[in-house]
Amino acid sequence: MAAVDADGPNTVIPDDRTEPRRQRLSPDERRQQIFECAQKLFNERAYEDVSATDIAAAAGVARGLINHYFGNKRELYLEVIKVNSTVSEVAVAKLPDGSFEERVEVAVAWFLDSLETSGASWLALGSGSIGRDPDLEKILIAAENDSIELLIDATGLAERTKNREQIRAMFRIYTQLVRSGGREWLLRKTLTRPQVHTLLASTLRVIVTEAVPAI
Amino acid sequence: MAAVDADGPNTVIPDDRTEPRRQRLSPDERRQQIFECAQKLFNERAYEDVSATDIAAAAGVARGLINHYFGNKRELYLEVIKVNSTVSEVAVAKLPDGSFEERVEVAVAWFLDSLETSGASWLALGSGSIGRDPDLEKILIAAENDSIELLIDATGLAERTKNREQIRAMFRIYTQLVRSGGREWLLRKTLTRPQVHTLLASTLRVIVTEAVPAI
DNA sequence: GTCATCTATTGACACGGTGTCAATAGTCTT
DNA sequence: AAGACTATTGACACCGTGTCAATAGATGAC
Repeated sequence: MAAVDADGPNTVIPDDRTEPRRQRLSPDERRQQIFECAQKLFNERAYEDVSATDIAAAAGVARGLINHYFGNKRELYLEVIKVNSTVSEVAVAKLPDGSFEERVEVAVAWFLDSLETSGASWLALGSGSIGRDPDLEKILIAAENDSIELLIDATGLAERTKNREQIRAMFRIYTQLVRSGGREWLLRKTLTRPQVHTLLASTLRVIVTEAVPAI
Repeated sequence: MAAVDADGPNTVIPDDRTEPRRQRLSPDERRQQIFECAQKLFNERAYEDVSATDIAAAAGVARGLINHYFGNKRELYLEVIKVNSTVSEVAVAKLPDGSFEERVEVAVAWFLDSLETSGASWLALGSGSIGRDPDLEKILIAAENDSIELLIDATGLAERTKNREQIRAMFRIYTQLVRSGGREWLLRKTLTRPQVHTLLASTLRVIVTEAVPAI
C-alpha cells in the first residue's frame, strides 16, 4: 500500500464530527470515485495483486459496494483497461502519393523516426517491464492502434473493407516486429538502422503481397 | 474439470479391492505423474483457472501432495512453462534435408505446433505478470534462445559464422513475430492457423533472402 | 421543523482456493 | 512377522470473492 493507509478515504476528513461517518454520494459520483481508485491501483500493481479490499479501502468504502456498482472485480478491471486503451485522437503523418514500394519506405522510415525521437522510454518497457507501468502501456496500445491505421493507409488497403479485422490483426502482429526491431537497434544496438529498415520494409511488403491476399 | 471426474485417478481402477486405496509410488514417479497432469491442465486452461484441487483430482492424489513435491502451485506452473518452452533437440533433428522453402515450412509448422500444444499456458505470458516475475522471464529468454538456434539451423545459416550476432538479432525479432502471431491466432482468434502460417513463412523467407544478406 | 420514504451503503455470511502439518498407512528391511 | 521409514493423507487456519438483508443518510412533503 502506498499513500492511503489505515484511516481510509482519499480525501481525509479530520475528526470533525460534523461529517457523518457514512458519506452518501450520488451513484454516478460514487461509481466514478471507486473507478478512479481502481484505476490507480491497477496501474500500480497487477490484477491479482490488487484485492477488492484494497480498492474498497482506497475509496473508503465497503467492499460490497464494488460489486454493487461493477458486478465483480474483473468487470471493474476490464472497464479500467477499456478506458486506458481508448485511442487518442493523434494526427497521423500524411503519406505521400506514390508507388507501393515508396509508400512502404516512407512508412517504415516514419516508424523508425518516431522510435528514435520519442521511443526511448517506449522501448524500455517491452523487454522487461511490460506489466509494470500500465500508464506507458496504455500509451503504447493507443500508439499501436494509430500505427495500424497508418499502415492500412500506407499500404493502400484503406479501400479493402472486406476482412478489415483480419488485416488489422496482421498489422498488429507487424507492429510487434517494429517494436522488437527498434529494441535491437536502439537498446541492444545489435543492428543498425539501415539493417532494421531493410528487415521491416521487406517484411511489410511481403505481408501485404502474400499474407494479406491469402485472407 | 474435463475428462477425469468424481472417481479420481487417470488410470481408472475397477472396484477390485486387491489394489490398496492408497497407492504409494516412488517420489520420482509420483512427481512425474503430478507434473504431467498439471501440464495437461495448464495447457488447456489459464493459470488461475486451474486449481490445485483440479490437479490433485486429475492425479488421483491429495492436494497437499502437490505442495509437498512442488512447494506451491506457482512453482509447479513455472516448471511446466519451463518444460513446455524448452525446444526439444528432437525438433531440430526432424528438420528435413530439402529445399529452403521446405525447411521454412517445417520450421513454421513446428512453431505453430508447439504454440498449439503449449496453448493456454502461453496465454498468461503476454498479458499477465511478465515483468513482475524474474523467474518466469529467465525461463522465457532461455526458450527464445533455443528457438533462435532452431531457426538458424532451419534456414541453413548455420555455416555463416560471419555476423552471427546480427543474424541472431534478426531472428530474435522474428520470434516476437511468432509470438504475436500466435496471440492473434489462439487468443484473439482474429486469424486462422493457415493465415498465420502464411504470414510467418513468407516473412521468414524474406528475412533470410533480403534482410540477412543486407548485413 | 419533523416525518416518511427512498436508496446508497454496510457488514456478516457462505463458498472456494491455498499452504501447513501432525497423523496415517504402504512398503521395505531384517 | 515386526519394525522402521516415509509417501500420503485430511483437517485446519487463513484469505479473497460475491451475495443479501439490514442500516442509515438524504430528500421531499406537510
